[in-house]
Amino acid sequence: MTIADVAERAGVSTATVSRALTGSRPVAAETVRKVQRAAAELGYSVNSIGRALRSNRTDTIGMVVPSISNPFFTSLVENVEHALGGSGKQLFLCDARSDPAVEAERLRSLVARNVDGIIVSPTHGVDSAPAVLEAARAVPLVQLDRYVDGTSTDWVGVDDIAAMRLVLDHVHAAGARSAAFVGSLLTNSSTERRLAGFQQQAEALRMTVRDDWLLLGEYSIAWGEQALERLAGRERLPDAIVCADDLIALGVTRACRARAIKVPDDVQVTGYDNIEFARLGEPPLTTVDQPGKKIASEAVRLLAAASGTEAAEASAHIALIPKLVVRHSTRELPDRH
Amino acid sequence: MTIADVAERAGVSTATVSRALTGSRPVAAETVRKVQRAAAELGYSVNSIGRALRSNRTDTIGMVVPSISNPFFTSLVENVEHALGGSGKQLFLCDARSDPAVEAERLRSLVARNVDGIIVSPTHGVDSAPAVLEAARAVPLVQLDRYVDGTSTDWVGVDDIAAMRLVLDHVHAAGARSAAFVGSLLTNSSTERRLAGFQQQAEALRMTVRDDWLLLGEYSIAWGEQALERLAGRERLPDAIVCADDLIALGVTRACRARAIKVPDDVQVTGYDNIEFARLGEPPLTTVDQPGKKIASEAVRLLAAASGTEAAEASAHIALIPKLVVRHSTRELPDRH
DNA sequence: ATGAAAGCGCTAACAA
DNA sequence: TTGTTAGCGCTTTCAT
Repeated sequence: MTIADVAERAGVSTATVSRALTGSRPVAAETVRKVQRAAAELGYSVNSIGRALRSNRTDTIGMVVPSISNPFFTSLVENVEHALGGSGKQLFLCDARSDPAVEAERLRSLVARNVDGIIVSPTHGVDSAPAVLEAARAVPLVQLDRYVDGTSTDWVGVDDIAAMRLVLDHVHAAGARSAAFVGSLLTNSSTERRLAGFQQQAEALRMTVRDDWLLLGEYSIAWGEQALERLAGRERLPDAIVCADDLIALGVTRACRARAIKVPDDVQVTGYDNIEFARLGEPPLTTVDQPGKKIASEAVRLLAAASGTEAAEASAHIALIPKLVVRHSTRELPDRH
Repeated sequence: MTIADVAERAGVSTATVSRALTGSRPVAAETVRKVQRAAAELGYSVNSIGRALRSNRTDTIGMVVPSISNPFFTSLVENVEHALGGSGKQLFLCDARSDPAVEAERLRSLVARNVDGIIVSPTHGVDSAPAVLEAARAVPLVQLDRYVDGTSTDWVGVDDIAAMRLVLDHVHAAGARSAAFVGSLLTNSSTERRLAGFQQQAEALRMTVRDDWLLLGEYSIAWGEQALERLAGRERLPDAIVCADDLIALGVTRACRARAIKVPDDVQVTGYDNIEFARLGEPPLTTVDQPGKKIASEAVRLLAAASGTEAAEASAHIALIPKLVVRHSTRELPDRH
């Protein structure tokens, strides 16, 4: 079932069929009708491989995320899909399994498949860099949320430093004078900048931060639970535990419950990302809301812009300002201390 | 950067380059080395569009799920990726947004892209059927978890009836003599069969099931919350609330907490799927564990089998027996009643 | 407005 | 073992 079959049935040339079906050039209305009828009768549908080979476009955007099981990334994916909307482009989604090697393979594969553009949230700040930069050389590429060191590609995300300022101001206002930070190993830009923001603002507010209150593991519930065990094993708990994402925070609050540590009375806990499950914790998490819709639409816009002009114009770094969502894992009102 | 460039540099023909790089036919070791060096020096990488057009294989499997934000499906995706493992095949993931129209478009697009096979969990038992069957006519296709009416394609999932028997036996043993069911509208096979299993076993155990205790909405936390509001508004609560998935169950237990209804003392609650967040609820959910790894590997196996033989052999329906994971949203021991 | 024909990058017959 | 060549399905000049 090829364009040639349709051409024969409609009594025209293959070129005319192509033009009639894609509307790339003017074709007589009468001819268009004939062609469409023939195509319908034959149940013809275009072979996008043939089209891609010839036109060098695939109408496909590749997207690579560190982990599809992290709800923050799935919501990012949904937002990107939505932003792509009626553009006629499809999303080719890849999971890097938090492994730069897998990620590199995925990126190479996307390039080999001639995707029209790539949206990537790199797994690792350093180890992901070579593959990301190589891919960026081949096709328009936008980094999302996270980015690799020494990059000059487009990037869209939130201002982590500003976010941490919001978080610390909030727990400080509620009486916290000491704080711990639970994040992932410093291997990606998110944690790095969140930790930097944490330390910066903690200092500005003269809050106590002990070295052994900086716990770095991974973005998971299990690590949050472990981290709390470590903190609880020490002589005293900090007034607040600031987590680098909601999964960690959910683990922390869960472990608190298991140990009968009261949140927020004994210790305040904050998350980051505002995933759907954040309000489900006990207590519901105070967290940083990332403007996922806006991030996605900006990314798609940048990609479209990059595909349009051949000349690589100045690339953009867009940092959006997040907002704090206050729930019940932090105290509402100031407290004597 | 094409195969011709490499051929020129290595001083051989394009055919030899192809053979040397893919290993499809024997090539002298010396020649292979020459070709590989030339390819490396030029930074050549295969253009998979060209390869696909010629060989009619894309080394790509398409997967369509109802909703990527449902953790059950993301874990299914992860399992499939893992099962695909070193096979050299990539997964092209699509989200149907729980909309048969979107789903149909995705399926058509996958077929147009010549994927080697499709794994789909259909959104709707009836409305998804035409598109699924059409896709199945074009390429090997396996249905996962859910299936469409009147289908004769391969299918892998769990035995929902057996699962419901486990659930009801368990809550009954703990003293429940009446039960409600909260599911989604009866538009897909999962809910349909889970409800059927529920009713069947409730009758066998002579448990009370009122008509207005059958609540059908959607697979979401929000619907679980709503459903509990409706149940709580009635004169009395059932002894047990059986939910068609964990999201719903998490919503139900959350609403219970809000209303100070004690789980499991006032009412027992069960989920289905055993998503990671199930243990995070308050209390942690008793739920049905789906053998996701096994489901995925069977699906991949069926797909490979279907691709191998041209002759469509008898298709398989594989129903795995799930197991019950008992946590704290149900009572451990029998109770006076 | 339409047709003829070239060619995108690759692989697989067929020859040598 | 290697080379020559045809052609996968499509779009796009270049003619007409």
